[in-house]
Amino acid sequence: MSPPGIKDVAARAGVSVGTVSNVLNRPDHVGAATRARVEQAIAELGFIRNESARQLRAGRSRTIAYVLLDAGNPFFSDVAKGVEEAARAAGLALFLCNSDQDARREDDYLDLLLEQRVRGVLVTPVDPDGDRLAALPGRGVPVVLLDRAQHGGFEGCSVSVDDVEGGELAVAHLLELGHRRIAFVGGPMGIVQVRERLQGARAALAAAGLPADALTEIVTEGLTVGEGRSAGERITGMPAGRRPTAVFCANDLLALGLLQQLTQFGVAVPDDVAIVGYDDIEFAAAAAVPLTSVRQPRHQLGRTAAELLLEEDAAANGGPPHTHRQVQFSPDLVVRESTRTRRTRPT
Amino acid sequence: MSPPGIKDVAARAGVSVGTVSNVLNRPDHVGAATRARVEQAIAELGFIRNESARQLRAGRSRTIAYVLLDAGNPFFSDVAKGVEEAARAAGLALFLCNSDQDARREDDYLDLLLEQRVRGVLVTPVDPDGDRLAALPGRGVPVVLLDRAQHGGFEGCSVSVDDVEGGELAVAHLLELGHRRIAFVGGPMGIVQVRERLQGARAALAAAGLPADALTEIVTEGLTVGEGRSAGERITGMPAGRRPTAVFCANDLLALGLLQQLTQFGVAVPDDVAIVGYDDIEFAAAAAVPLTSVRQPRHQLGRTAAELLLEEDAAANGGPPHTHRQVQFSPDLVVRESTRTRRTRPT
DNA sequence: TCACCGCTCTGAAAGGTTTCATGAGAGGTG
DNA sequence: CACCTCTCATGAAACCTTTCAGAGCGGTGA
Repeated sequence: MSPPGIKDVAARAGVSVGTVSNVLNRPDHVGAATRARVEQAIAELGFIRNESARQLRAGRSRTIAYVLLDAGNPFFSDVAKGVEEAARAAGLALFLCNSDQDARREDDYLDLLLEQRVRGVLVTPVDPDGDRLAALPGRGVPVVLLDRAQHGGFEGCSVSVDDVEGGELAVAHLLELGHRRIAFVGGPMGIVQVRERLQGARAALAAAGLPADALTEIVTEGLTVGEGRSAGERITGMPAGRRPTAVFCANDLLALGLLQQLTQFGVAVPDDVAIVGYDDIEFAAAAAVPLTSVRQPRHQLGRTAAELLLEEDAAANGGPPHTHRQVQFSPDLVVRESTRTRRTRPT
Repeated sequence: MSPPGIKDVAARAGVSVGTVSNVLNRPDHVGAATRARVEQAIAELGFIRNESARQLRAGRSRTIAYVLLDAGNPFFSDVAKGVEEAARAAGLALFLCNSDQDARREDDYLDLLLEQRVRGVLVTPVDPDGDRLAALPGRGVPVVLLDRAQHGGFEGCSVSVDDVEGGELAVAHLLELGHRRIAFVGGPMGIVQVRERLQGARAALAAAGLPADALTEIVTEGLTVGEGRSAGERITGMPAGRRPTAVFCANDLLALGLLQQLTQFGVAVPDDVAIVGYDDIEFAAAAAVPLTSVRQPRHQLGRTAAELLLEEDAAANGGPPHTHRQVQFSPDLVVRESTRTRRTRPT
């Protein structure tokens, strides 16, 4: 009736339960003949280990979790793939939890995961300052921040990508191409990533010895294609002499919207206006004019975070000692048609 | 040291473990004063239920799973959201497993889920004919097929969307607009969905009394933007008199690629060529010319599948009886600019 | 011959929770 | 005052696995 347990296997093979357990966990401690008999019994009965019982005994599960902001966003699903890969390699199962930007759901998931006695949690928090997260390590559940630098009260590892550097990269590239009137499109400024990318853009200008007003800042209300179009309208509305010759967008969606709007108004990309996006989403390469974009090592981001988590877990169980680290990856610039032409432009 | 258990709570509150369990599970069977004392002890100790122990006792977990083909695909992540919603409503946790189109990974996940004594499994199988799936219900694990109709040896519920109807919808719309030379772009034909959408397209033609050769079939090697561009080249290469005036693409990516290629060659959309896509991905609405597309009720797909699973599970535990059902949803047509103009065209 | 060893296998304990039969006490009834 | 009922609380059993001390046994070296 109920699924066969180790006891049924033992009875069928004519051995004790301890022996069956040994066949399962330490096959080399068991005589060959006995082992064969047990294995046959397992096959015949279709025995399947009961994870709950194992966990109960062991006191912890063989599972880690990743609580992410938006499963629909390819950025996070790529990160998740990296996490999954590392978990798989370590023989652990992965709980994927979608907080959907909702702090309450995030909390609910954390509760759930605590009850599951998860080995550790990777999380891209809705609110990195919440003290909810900071409480977990105290309960023996290691936490690694993903795509967020360590922040506020939280003590632990974090893995992120340097957005300031990404902004610098983008604008330095435009400067190198000879552009001297550049616009930044992005917003709202409440988003850390947007602020930091802008900050990087300014830094690049400063490094080139240009005045701060060489950068026109166009603040949007979101990071969508629609907002990109609006930004495009603002740009096409500028008198040609003051119009920027290049635009750095905080995100590829903005860049795509901008591209569409400019094209529609007969502004040629990249000849009249060059565009750099951010994130290198799949569509960036597939756009009407393939988009130069700043790429983040998403897969590696996830992988590294999981590895840090596993290291911390191992340390808590007698492995080599672990010290918290703040890993920050550098983004890459992927150059495509949208910035391809090289011209020296008048200031 | 180790996290406090029910026993510690009992000691602190001066009651027996049974009482603590009752406070947790059947609060109304416990006197108010005692309950208060126990609740306080729980709070003070920071007690957290141990799921493994509960599961062990109960013989089954409080978890269901969804094994999907590609977490990066927005179609599946929307379906997953629907599943999650239903699971949440039922107070169950959800394991999201990404098979990545790999039968071996799918199998590994199924093994894992069996060990976890999962309540049931939703799956969009890599190979719907595999007998691996058919074996699960025999083990007491209900399975519901998602985005696949019931097939071969498998007995159970399934939830899918009618792709034939989607094809009909798309082409009927084009016919109604007066188009008489229509192309179908899609492939490879090994994919069921592609075949069925084409089948629907043919059916719509037949229903309108048009000859089968009114439909030009352009078979692609994949469902990507790049393949869409190639298809565009083929179409622009046709002599103007034989060129189709409308194209139905098996997928929005193809449609977007096609749109780009046509625009680039000076073929106006929708004035010279109308386009209908399939899936209504986010970018369909955001394209340079917003795309008419066939939308599938993804969220509802997931929700319904989860509900069927829960019903089956309830039935297995003394609830109302359950009979397997094959639910098939109808897709919608979302009309946008890419088919907006209405003109009567010469045959 | 004895002591000891290594190799296999055994059997029982432990892990945290739920469930259930049982008991204790309070309050009501005749 | 005896009896009954009802409400609350108790404590032990059960869920399935892993672990560990130790037993049996054949072999080895002194």
